Amino acid sequence: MNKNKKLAADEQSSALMADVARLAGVAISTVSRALANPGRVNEKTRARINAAVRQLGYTPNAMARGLRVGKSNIIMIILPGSLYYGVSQIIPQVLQSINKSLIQGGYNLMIANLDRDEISERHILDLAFGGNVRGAIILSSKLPEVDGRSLSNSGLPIVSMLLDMSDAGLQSVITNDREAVRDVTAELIRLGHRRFFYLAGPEGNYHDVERYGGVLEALEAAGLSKESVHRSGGRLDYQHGFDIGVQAADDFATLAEKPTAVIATSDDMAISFVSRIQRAGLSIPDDLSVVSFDGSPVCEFSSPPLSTIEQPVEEMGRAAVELLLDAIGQRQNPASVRTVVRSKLILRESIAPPKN
Amino acid sequence: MNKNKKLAADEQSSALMADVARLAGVAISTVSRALANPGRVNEKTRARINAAVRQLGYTPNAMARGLRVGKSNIIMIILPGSLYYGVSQIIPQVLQSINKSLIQGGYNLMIANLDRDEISERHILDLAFGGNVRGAIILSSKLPEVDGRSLSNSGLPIVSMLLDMSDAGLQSVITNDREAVRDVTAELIRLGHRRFFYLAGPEGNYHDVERYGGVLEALEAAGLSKESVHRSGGRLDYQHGFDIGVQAADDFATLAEKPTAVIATSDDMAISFVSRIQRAGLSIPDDLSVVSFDGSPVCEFSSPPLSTIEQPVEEMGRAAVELLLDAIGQRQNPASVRTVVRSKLILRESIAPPKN
DNA sequence: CGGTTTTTGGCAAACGTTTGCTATAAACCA
DNA sequence: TGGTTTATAGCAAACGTTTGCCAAAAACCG
Repeated sequence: MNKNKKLAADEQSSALMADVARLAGVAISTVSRALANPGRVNEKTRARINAAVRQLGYTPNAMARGLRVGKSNIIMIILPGSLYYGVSQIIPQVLQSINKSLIQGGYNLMIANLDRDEISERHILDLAFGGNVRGAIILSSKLPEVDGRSLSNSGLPIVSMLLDMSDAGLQSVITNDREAVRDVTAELIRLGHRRFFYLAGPEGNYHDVERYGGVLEALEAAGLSKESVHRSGGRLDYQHGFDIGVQAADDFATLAEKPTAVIATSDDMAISFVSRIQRAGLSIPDDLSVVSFDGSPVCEFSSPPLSTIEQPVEEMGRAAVELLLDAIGQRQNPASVRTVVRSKLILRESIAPPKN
Repeated sequence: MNKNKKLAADEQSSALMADVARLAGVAISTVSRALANPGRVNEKTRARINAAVRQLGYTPNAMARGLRVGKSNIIMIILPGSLYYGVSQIIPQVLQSINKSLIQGGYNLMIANLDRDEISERHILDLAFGGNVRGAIILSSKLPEVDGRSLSNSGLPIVSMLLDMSDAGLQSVITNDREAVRDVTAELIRLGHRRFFYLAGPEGNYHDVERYGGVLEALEAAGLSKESVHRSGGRLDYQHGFDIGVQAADDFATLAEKPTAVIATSDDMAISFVSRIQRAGLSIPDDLSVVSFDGSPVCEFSSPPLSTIEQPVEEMGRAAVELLLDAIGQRQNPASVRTVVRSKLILRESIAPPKN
């Protein structure tokens, strides 16, 4: 049967450019040009060649081509750690968006890593220096570097996403974390809230710095002191959002003077926090307003529906790919190395004026 | 500065095997053997070569190697559509698990998305026939096939995951959907439930057939008629789980005689359904028991915590990779072409005996 | 119609590895 | 010590493309 198939579709797998050339009665080079270059070969010849290609089921060998032209069409994405946390689909969404844009541009997406241990670092660098990949999108603040080799001088075009690494000379596509949190905090203040509870990501993390900064800015603008906000967490990574929320609920219980509004820096935190808080008998938003960060669709179906700051992941992915492909196309675009895509606050029932 | 760097780390990017050979004072072939083969070269020579490699920051060119040996070390994963649905982390988890196993085996993971359009089919086939990839893991019931080329006769080792495609001759790693749903339904019957509400995936879909089949088997075993279960949905894909749940809630409202137990075939469906049902004043599990499918971590933080059938994604991923690498290693393993990994029912407070 | 330009096609040399075969050196044995 | 085996290293030919350069043919021009 395999043999039949082969006869039917003519040599399926192993057809070479030479076979096509022979069948079409031309030289190999002509086939090559017919397939790649636009107007370098006679229309009639091209038609013959195309027919031969179809008849043989010929597909050019990507590695041979890549070797010859010294370029691959693979883009790698460097991830900070786990691909998924609780409900937040940020990373998958990013992957999806990037992959879509890349494919449209004729590129392929490869996942470089999952962890950031030395093995992975080495792996990433092998990919980069081995001519395997053509560019990289990085979602981590740490540039791989191990015994002398560093991603930053691999010569590879790199775009950072989610994190602002323009200081490190990387083009960065980010969202306006600080501003968004500032605005929502201001809104809470406007509603009458004066005491806040902030669920933090890991201390020193770019996102946490920005988001907490946003809170402080809003407080200051309203003439409130820094002490108006209680900061909870700060040790665990965003991947452990559920745990952060659970611990924060315990933390909340110990507070003598309860805050009236909660700013969670991920949906996961908010969800587990709310779950625990409700179990403890508090009501949202009557006793406590809650807003979180990420924009997971599931927030619509929490009880109550959760206000959240939606990250424009799709758009950021598109932008990152565009920048990367520009950079690959040599057009050293001198434009700003920081692209900011605005996030969007989704207001739902988890926010209300404080009771008294 | 770039120049400095280069001098410091010696030629970073463009070091060739020839450079290493020259620096170590040996022939190119010796370097090649030193890097790959185990005991083919003298220890002393090998040490000199390794030193040279480090000094030059040499990384072998993957494409040249791939071209020469006629193999790549890239595995592609073919995804059915969207990378993510509501809260279900199935696909990301699969990706994570597969990638981890692959990297350990020295392979890389490339993402190939199988949308319904011809473009992506062609794209996948180009990947397969272009010598780009070494094997594939497919999470779709549709094998790409366009004008004569078909993935099934690409000669590529393929393993199917999540879906049983052993009929199509593919090794398949699946979970015991039918059995799991049968068991949980039986448990609900044991608790006293007699009328069921089933939230369906797309009609004809492998998972839906299996899961619904499981329900029917349990009913039959208990001597209950098929009419004991009301089937809701069946038009939308699992990606639209939230919508399915919402529509099902409407559907539920129209029923004269209310079921007392709900079997949702994804966590998304369950979550949005529960949200709507609760808003309508019903209480879970007092008025209605709910169990769902997928095992998303967030289920623990729903109110009430949701019982769910956890898919053993991690283990399935590992198994799939293992099978694939076995197949690549030529050892035509004649073992069963169907590997079943058992899922796990997580019982939480959303299930109780019916009220009356 | 001869000369000049333009189009088109072919030859062969890359690209950076791996590997079969061969050559040398070392080790062993009688 | 001479002959035989064994370890080690090198030569050169692949792998399947692309592309610079040249030749032939066609088209154009005066």
